[in-house]
Amino acid sequence: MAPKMTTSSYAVLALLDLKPWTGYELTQQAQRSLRYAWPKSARLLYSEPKKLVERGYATTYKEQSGNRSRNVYEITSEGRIALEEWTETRTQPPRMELEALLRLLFADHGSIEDLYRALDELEADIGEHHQAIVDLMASYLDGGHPFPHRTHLSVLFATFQIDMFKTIERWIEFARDEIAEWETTKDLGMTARTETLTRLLANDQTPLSD
Amino acid sequence: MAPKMTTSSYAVLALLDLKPWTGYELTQQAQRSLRYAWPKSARLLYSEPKKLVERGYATTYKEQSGNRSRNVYEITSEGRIALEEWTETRTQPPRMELEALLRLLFADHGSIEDLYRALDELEADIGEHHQAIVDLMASYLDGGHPFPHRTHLSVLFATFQIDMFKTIERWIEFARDEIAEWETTKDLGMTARTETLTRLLANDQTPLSD
DNA sequence: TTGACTTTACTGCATCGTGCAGTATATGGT
DNA sequence: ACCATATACTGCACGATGCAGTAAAGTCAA
Repeated sequence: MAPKMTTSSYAVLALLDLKPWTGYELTQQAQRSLRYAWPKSARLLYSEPKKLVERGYATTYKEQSGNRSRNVYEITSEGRIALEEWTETRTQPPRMELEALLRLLFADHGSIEDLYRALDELEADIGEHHQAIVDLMASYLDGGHPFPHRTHLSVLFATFQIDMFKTIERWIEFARDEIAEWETTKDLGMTARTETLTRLLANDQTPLSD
Repeated sequence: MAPKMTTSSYAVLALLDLKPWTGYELTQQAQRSLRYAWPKSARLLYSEPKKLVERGYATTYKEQSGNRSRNVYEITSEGRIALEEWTETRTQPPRMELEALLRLLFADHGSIEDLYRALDELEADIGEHHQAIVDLMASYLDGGHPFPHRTHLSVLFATFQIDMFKTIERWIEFARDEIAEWETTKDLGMTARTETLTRLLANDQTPLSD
């Protein structure tokens, strides 16, 4: 039986359409460019191209360099057709895992310090990604895009990322100010501040975005 | 061997600390309240409380109603201690799967219509969640929170959600305007508009958030 | 030039998590 | 009385991850 095509399979196939890659290069490239839209483990990125070969969507050969070999994968014309067909299929709903937010929801099991720390860790992770994308944009102006004809897509994508990261960073600031008013994480319930905030939210407004 | 405690285990344990739940109720509650921070399948939500019982963090009994039985789970004092210890551990980095963004990145394999459709689908999914949270806030003002002493946490969490959803919706509008200027998805590269946008982003600004 | 450390370049395996099918009772409406 | 829908799960196949293990190539310093 031909292996099932998952979204990850199409992601790898789309990369192969840009140029042939080795398995290792695919793991690196997926870390750099796909991570923000479709974060997948290196292990999977090594397995996917093999499935594509089985399906006839890619071919492979071993490249020798000294005593060392690596697998190079190349897309086939069947693979290109499969990619085009993919664009017509239904998109999966978004899915966001934010453990820091889970810890906020259940912050009453720990101290205020624990909650601050969860926010700090979120801020550090987001800040790293944020900086990486800003640097990437500077490199597009400077050295250019590795696949120049695709710049319009990468930049529109980056707009999303930076927008999102800024929103999260602004919320973290707001959350810290809010928590600074608490002397405990527990049993505060509907305080005056929280009620004001709830009214705003019930009206589809937020203290930050409007 | 005692089963390993995952973040999902602690999420369920935290729910059990609010009140005893049946397996089915846990799946419903996780859909309603945890979904936005920690989306997990119903299947997992049925398995987790069993592991908690094995660990001694919960007890279980079968409740009979007629010819029908259901498993009720209750937290133990060991479970409460484990929860407190969890708040001191390191938070996992965020992880966002947005297939719509992946399709934007590789939009040059399909038509402009395909790309608009991916954006429409994202907008529909986000819009649904957005509305659900706004309604939830209205219900807090109206009937109140099911666990009133935790309102301050839920509302701060909701601020994050609504903020995020608004950001995504605004970006979708922007992306549509941008794409409206294209006659094709392919090979546009660094257009004048894209260059302006890249300069903005490289300066850590976006056309939306500032 | 030898040794230590990092990077490249993977594979196998155990385990985690998801989707789906299947089973069976209860409930509300026509 | 019948049908749809909600309740209340379990088993199983398979997808995805993490980690350990293997091994060659590059790099820098004593």
